[in-house]
Amino acid sequence: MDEFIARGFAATRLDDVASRAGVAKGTIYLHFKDKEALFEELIRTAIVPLVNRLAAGPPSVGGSVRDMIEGFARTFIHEVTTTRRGDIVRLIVAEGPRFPEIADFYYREVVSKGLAGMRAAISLGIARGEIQHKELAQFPQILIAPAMIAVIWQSLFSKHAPLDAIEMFRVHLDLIFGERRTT
Amino acid sequence: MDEFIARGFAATRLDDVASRAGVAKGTIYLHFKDKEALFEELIRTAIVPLVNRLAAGPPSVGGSVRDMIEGFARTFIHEVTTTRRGDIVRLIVAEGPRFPEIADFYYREVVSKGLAGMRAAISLGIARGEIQHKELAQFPQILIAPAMIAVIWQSLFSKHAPLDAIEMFRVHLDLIFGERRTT
Amino acid sequence: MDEFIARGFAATRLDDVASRAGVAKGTIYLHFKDKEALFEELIRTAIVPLVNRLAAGPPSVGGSVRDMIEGFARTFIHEVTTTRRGDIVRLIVAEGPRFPEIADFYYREVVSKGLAGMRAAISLGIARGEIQHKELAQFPQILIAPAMIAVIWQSLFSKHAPLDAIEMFRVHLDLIFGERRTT
Amino acid sequence: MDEFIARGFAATRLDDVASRAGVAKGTIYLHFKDKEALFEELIRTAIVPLVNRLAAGPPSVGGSVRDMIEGFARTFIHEVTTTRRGDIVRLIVAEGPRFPEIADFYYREVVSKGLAGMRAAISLGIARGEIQHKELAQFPQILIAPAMIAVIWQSLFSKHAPLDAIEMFRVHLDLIFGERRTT
DNA sequence: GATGAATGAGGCTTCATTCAT
DNA sequence: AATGAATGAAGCCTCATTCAT
Repeated sequence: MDEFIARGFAATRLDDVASRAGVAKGTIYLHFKDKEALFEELIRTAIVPLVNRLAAGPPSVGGSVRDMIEGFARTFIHEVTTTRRGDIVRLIVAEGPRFPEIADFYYREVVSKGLAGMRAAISLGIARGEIQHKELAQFPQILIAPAMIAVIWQSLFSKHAPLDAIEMFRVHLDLIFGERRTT
Repeated sequence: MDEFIARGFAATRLDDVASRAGVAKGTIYLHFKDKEALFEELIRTAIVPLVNRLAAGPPSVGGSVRDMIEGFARTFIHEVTTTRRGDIVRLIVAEGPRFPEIADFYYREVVSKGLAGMRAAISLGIARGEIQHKELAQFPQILIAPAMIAVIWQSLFSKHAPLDAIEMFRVHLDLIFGERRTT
Repeated sequence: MDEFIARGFAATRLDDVASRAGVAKGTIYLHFKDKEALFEELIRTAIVPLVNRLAAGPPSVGGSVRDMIEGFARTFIHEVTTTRRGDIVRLIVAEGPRFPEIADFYYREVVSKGLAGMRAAISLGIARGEIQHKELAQFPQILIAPAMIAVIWQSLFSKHAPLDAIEMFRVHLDLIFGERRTT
Repeated sequence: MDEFIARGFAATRLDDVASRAGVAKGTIYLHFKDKEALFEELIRTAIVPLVNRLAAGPPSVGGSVRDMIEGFARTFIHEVTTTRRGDIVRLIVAEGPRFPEIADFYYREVVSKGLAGMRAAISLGIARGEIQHKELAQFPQILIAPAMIAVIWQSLFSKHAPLDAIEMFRVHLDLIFGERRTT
């Protein structure tokens, strides 16, 4: 996975994958049909933790919807900036067009579930009066857009201009939930 | 450029590039040192129109700031969804880590300028009272985040769930400028 | 053996040999030094039945020489067309130049003995007046040539033009023994 | 061709083919799709001379049928023993089952034409009273069987027992045409 | 004795790069 | 300046062989 993240699919050599994995080149072929299968399975298994993150995400319905989303976003951003989860997302963006199955799988397992969760949270926020903009429910993508931008920013531009992703997301939530509260 | 967009840097063959360009393979080497130089120059020249877009962007100071931004965003989204400008952005995201120079160039020529423009527009909006959230000026990224998401969405997930980018951006502007107006 | 016949020496995989034999791949190396040794031993043991056929061939000295040869040829052709004995012969022809030891062994165990037997039978036929062409004793290969041709024909051209090997051989014997008799 | 003859298809290395041809390995792929295509085309082109031999074969209808066949056989045997035409035949026997197209092509271009020629010659011989055994017309294979055997013999057993192919064929013709004449 | 996972040498094939024309 | 045939390094993949269990 590290090799694929660092070089992309085509430029990754199985020699390097093997030696980093501490096995011989041929051993890879005992487990994966070819380089494509290896890549797809790695991405697939890398996506699972993302799913788990989401599944474990919106449990605390006790607090406000904003608390819930903010807590989730904080976890998400933390995960994405400290682990290489973010690079996996970037990798999917990069190789998706050439591996439609991966993009499909990612959509099915992560995106659609995540969006459904966001949509439910937004609806709840609207019902409780926390969110004024009713149309937001139609575009839950807006909710996580800054988090996604942050992921891409970190891997491309952080050396030019560091970005405080969590603070940015807080400001973004201010737009959505109106008055900012102490955090 | 079409070849690089469709396959990424490593998987693109100069054979295909040459035949699509209608020249012999060797001719490429009369103009570019090697494949990397070709790629970097192509991206570089592809970025120029984006810069021009930005430069031509904030002229009409006559209307409201929202009008200005909305007009700009409409042009941007139109550009990005109907031309392959969006794919170039995706390509930069994909190959950026392996071509830091490209990422640098893109940051310098597009991102920093675009952000500066956004920041100026936001400040103007705040000064005029159109924008309530003063902190938005610190994170102009939030302003274009949905447009970026739309770009990625189109190339990865549009077949699963089409996204009305312009409408999404309008909703997003509602969040920023408060009450929605007739558009 | 089936694998070697179907694919030839080089293209045969020990994986397939092992799984067809119902043992693990490593087990092969408990019995044979390497792939070559396996091949040579298999051919060697496959040749033995051919030798036995020959040994059991010319017992019935009661009848005419033609009866003897015809009986033998009938058995031979039957063997060769219904079992894969013929394919072994083809395999030897195919791999002989790269496995001179096999060709030598085959010559020693089958060809030379067979020719000697043929030569003896021909001499007997000449002595008894059944065979007119005395020079045939110098070229016993002529006697079995049609049978060999039939072997090759079956594996290469039978789908284009089926060949009645036994009938062909009978006609061949007519040439040698003169007038044809009821069969 | 020499490499394929010496080693068979599977064991032949394109490295060796290339260096013997005096080109680089990659050059092969400018002319042939892959190793199989190379092999098939080589065999195909090697078969053409055999066809030409046959076409040029039975011209002198002036003499007896035996003269015609004997002249043809002499040419054939000479070709086969002094050039590597014989090895090509052996190669077809060896690889035919794995390259059915080659076997088909060989049957179509050489075998069927050759047999037709033989059959015509035999019929002529019967009509002229030179050949007594009318049934021979049904099995023209018998006519060339010794020549084929000679081909195989030369490449496998000549070091054990040299074979005078031409003399053998003469004896064979004696069987067919009856009384032997001065040659 | 049997296993089968692991090895790594070796072969096929691709493709960026060169260069004689 | 343009060509495109030729090159050969490099990478994917196979499979004979080994060896710890």
